[in-house]
Amino acid sequence: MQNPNENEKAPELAKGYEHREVEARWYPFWQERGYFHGDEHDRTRPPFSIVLPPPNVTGSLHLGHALTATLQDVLVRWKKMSGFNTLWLPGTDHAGIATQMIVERELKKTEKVSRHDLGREEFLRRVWIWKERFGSRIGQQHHALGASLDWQRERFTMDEGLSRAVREVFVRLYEEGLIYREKKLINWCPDCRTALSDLEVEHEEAHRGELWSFAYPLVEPAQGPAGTITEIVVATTRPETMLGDTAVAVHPDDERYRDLVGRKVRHPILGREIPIVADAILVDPKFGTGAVKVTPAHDFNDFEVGKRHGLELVTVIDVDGRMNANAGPLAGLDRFEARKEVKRLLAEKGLDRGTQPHVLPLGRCQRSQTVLEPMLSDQWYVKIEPLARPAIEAVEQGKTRFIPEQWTNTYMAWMRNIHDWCISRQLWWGHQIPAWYCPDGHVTVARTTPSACATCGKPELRQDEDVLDTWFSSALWPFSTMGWPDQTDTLRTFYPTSVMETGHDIIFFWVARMMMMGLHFMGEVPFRTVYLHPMVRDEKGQKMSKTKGNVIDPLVVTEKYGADALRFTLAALTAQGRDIKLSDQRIEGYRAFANKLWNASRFALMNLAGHEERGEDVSTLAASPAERWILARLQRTVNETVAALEAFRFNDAANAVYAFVWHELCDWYIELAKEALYGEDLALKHATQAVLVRCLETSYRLLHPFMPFITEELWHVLRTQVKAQAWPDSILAAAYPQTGPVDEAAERSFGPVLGIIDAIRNIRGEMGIPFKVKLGVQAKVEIAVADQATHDLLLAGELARIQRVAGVEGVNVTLAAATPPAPQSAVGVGPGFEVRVPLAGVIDLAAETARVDKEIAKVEQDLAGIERKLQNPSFVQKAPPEVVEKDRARAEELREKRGKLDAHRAMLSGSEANPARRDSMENQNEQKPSVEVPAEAAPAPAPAPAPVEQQEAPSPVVQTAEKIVAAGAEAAQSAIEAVKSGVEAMVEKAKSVARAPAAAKPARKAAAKKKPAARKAAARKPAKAAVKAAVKKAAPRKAAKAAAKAAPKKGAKKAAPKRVVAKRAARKPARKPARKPARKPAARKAPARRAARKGKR
RNA sequence: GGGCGGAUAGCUCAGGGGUAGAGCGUCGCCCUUACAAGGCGAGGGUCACAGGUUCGAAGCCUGUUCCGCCCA
Repeated sequence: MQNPNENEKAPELAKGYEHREVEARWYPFWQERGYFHGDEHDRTRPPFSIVLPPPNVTGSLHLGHALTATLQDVLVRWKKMSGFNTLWLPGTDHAGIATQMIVERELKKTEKVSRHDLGREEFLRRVWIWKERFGSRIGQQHHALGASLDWQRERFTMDEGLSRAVREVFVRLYEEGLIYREKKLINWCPDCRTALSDLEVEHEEAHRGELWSFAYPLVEPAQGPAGTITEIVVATTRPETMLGDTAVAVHPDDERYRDLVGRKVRHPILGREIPIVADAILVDPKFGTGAVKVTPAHDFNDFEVGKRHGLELVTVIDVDGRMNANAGPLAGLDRFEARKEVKRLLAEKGLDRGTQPHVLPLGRCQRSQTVLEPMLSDQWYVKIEPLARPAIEAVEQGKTRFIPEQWTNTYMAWMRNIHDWCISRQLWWGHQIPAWYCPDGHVTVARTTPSACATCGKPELRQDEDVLDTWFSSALWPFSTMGWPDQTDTLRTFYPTSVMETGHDIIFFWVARMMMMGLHFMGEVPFRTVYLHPMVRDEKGQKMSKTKGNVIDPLVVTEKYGADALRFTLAALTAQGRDIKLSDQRIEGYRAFANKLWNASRFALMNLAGHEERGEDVSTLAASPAERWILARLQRTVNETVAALEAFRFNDAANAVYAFVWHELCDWYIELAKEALYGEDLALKHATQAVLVRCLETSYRLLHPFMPFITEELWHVLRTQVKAQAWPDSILAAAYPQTGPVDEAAERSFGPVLGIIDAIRNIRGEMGIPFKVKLGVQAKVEIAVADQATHDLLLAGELARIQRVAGVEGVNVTLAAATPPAPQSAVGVGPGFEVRVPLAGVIDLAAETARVDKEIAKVEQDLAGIERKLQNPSFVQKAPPEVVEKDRARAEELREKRGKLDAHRAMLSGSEANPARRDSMENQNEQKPSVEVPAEAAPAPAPAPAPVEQQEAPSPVVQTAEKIVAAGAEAAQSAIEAVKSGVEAMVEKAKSVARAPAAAKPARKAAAKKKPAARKAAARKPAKAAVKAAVKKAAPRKAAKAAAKAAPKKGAKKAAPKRVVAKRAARKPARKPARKPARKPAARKAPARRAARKGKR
């Protein structure tokens, strides 16, 4: 098939991403090119195979299936791109009961006939028609989801080949003595009219029923310890079963009934005599009257009692839930009507001994929710223990591992006390049991229809009418679908499968049984890894079910939001250990992500004119810091994504790419790149374009397993745009990005640039300065950086980016510890830099003071915590040296930061102390308009931050400030003119801030906190609590004192009186923080998101 | 009755000994020519409770309370 984009000359992307149009195009493209086909002859590439858990053929996929499809497709596409020979094998399950019920119901509705009216053959013909008609919907749904399934290998459990496998397995197990037929009590569904296995019973934990007591009259009165006994009272939750009672049991040690054992009671309705037996297992003498009625044919416990005491088995309920002839006068009644009738009859006879509410467990049919009936019947069983043992060992030996690991226990527990598996079902739709009976009752089990009885040779044979449990055939799925019992190349190449990915709800039904069958018939586990995904629930956390009406068709979602958005959502929510609550809101968010990616690409295309992909090594081209930085972040993202995929942490993988694309590539790099893209420096422009292309195409490849459609689309568009002939003609044929070393130096050295921008943006945001009001117009923005490298880097070009991104016009960079003080400014401080934004005339001292106080409080809190740690000798001695060193560096950084903020704060309060000065400023028009301090003019460090004592006398800082204030008066005046438009809002804000000082809010909050709790906390961790409380008050100075006062000696010491710290900071101000970045991404598990968000690197 | 899981920001949830995070929602500013499905900034946490281990606990251990699920 032709590349759908090949004809397009100059791709021009639509303004927004239109998933409908794009998603319709690519599935046929992939399929027709054979990308989905697993090659059984290819032995050069390592194989990677998954068999799709077969959905019910007549059903339609719900979101649980969508999750299955998504996760498996993520794995398969990822592995394919990583060089594996992948096979993902699709198929459907005939789903015996479910399908038969649907078709029966439909026949009843449309033709008013039952399956019995039609006869077996005709009925089955109808089911096949039904299957053909509705089976295709599942395929369509998988197409819409983008599932890269190998449709050439699609299978159906009732296919000829799979049916052959089923017969083969049945016969072999029978021959090995592992399949047998026996009359036992089974769970019977009167509605489905079939036997069920234990697993198909849903236990209703606490059904509110009632316990009804009645008296059995003794045939002959007896003497008890308390006098003559004429009756024995028993209680039951199921009165109708008394018609099948064949004993009354008491405990052998029970004094009350000792003389009664061996005697008889008379059945009040049927008249027969019933023995009284002693049974220590069944009877709890403390419960009720201590006497129990026994119905061996209708109760599992009673059945055992019957075996122990050789009791008669009387079946009174028929397959349809009605009373049979053994029920005497009640024959023909429905079991629940019979219940009422029994009570009525016994009340008439004066034997009713009352009713009381009772909570009991109740078994219901998984399929129809009907209350199940224990029923005595002939059924086929698999003797399971010999099969379970190897399946246990395989897991113990690590041949198959479960993810999440905790499922191992669940699997083991079930396997270790597993019961024989009832595999026969009284249905027509399914694999008919390959057993034939002759008139003499001999059984012949054979692969093909036998002509004569294997035992007596009689030719009149009748095949067993029952079919096999659907799970019997699906247990063979991993090898029956690959051609077994033939030894095919497909089996040789792709068995065992690599991963079994399915919901944890079918770990017993399916996973465990596949393990047993795989090991038994293939001699090898069916899969190396079992990944069990969580359940998808609605946004209220409810299980999706038809009866609740909250089932969502994936097609509806893909139509509305796009398959990519749905897939990404599901992957991003698939964390181990918790169910998924899916909401539209969430999907909308990821649709926005698709749009974001689209628009980032759109931007690139608009700025790639003339750029061609020449296969250059981008890392050598990209000498400039921003380029090196984004490439380092990209590599880190690749590493994180691949590591997460390898560990089946789908959410981590999805989030890593998401965070990179949105918060680093789009929020940061694209903005930073504009300077070069719009600029005149061709070499820089070229390098930037190359890096942009690299980032985008790598992101596409990273994302492709999650969002196949949009990435394929963009891949082609970009490929065409940059004439990248070397790129494969489908992203699915491209290589998945490879892990590699991260350029940490690039990440570190770029930190100050991001920090400076952040600082300026913060000032803007907090002071409410709109972006269109440029900063540094009258008086320049001052940036002081502490180390030469950063200084050089800024002047070499990064400064221009900062200006563009932060909206700065005039700027001045100095190599210094701090910027010159200026009271009409806001200051931002980070590791290794200080930024001063002049806001002459605009600045609101209260607002800036509040902002700085907030910042100081934060620093105080962090610093107090760290210093407390560092002052603890055992921490320094016992903690790993790296940790201690890290904390020391961090403390140093914080002290420096606080020193700078303190200095700024001190100056602000100096200005505040003389508000009149501000008014006078506006009248001093004669002054020189500039406060410019050229870089060269300030080589020496600025005056040391003011120690606290100097507040009392005019400090050097304040003196300097005063000078500058005087000098800057005119600047202030003109700045007012300049920013007039933007100011009004600021003034408003300033006023409100002035009215309600920042201190008020936290203080109120602190007051609202419950005092006892705070005190309690303080008692436990004095220093921490005190500091915390102090910070909440948002008056750092006072708070520090309060903390010192409140805390016991130890705490006070740890609270590190501000004065001392300020001095210490002043003593060594010029530490080079660039060496110790605030955040060292490598050291953190998931640094990207946080770091990106805060922009602190 | 046994087992497993969960309790972290208003909501939905990540994180699993070393500076408490995301998405959505909230608040403020902005249509800054990729994107208003957007940008910038901000606020928001006794990590259920009580003990213990540790230099250090949201995480590990013990117990308690609630909420799920599985098995009998």
